[in-house]
Amino acid sequence: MAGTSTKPGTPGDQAAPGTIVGPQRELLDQILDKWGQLLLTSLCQQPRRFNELKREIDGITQKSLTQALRRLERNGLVERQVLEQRPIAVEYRITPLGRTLDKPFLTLLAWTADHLAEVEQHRDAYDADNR
Amino acid sequence: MAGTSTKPGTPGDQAAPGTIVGPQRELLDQILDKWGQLLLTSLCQQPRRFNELKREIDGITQKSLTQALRRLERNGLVERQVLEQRPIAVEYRITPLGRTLDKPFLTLLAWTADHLAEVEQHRDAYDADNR
DNA sequence: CAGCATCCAACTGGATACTG
DNA sequence: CAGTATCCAGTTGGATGCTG
Repeated sequence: MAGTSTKPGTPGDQAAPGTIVGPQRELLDQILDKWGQLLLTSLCQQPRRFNELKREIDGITQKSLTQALRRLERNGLVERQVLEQRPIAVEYRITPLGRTLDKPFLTLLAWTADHLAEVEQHRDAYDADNR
Repeated sequence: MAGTSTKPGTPGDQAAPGTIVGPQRELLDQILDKWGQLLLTSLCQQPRRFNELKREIDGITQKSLTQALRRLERNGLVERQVLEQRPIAVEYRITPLGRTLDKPFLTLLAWTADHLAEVEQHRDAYDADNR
């Protein structure tokens, strides 16, 4: 909604270049959340069954797991395969598209690894001032 | 908290390698959210005043803006400078640490740019099936 | 101008019970 | 096993009014 009228004479009113907005922002929200990231990383290793994931992720409820898996499946990052067995068995697998997230994830992981200590120092300093 | 005891013999029970958990996950949550990302990108261009940001970001409320700025400041990504003027003026600037987020952000932006169309096709297919 | 404080509606996510 | 459905407490975030 913002910046649709690119009115000249009002510089600095539009979004900055490199800003992630709109559909791209929404997409990131669907992928970068806690459970989505954990599930994708887990499934990158090997296919898993529903309850395997539930046990592995630790802390996730069945409701959240279902929702997260559906969202990933809808975006084409994860595939759902119903195995013909009794009782019923379902397998979730990463898709080639899902695998392309590996690089962005590793970049983020590297950033946190590189700067977490520094961030924590800033936090301590900030909290000390506002004590 | 999970996976602290890397017990052999229970394969698949720990978090997958590359998984972002704990303090690192929490840090990403503080930075990658909608307002945080928009603010950091904006401030990467030039310093801004409080109401400048409020006007530019478009959609953010004063409360959310204050909260987001405080959070970024606490993590050492943004600096708050009170200018000696009347009426009071406050300037927010990106820190060197904040600038190091440029590369991760660009990686994410590149990923969404590269794959958004494909994701949207998957969504359409998924929604068509479940109609 | 740059906030803080408060109220409240909407959404999120956990716990629980039930089904093919 | 792999879910769906429901209830409900806690959190989020917008709107509003006030201050130095």
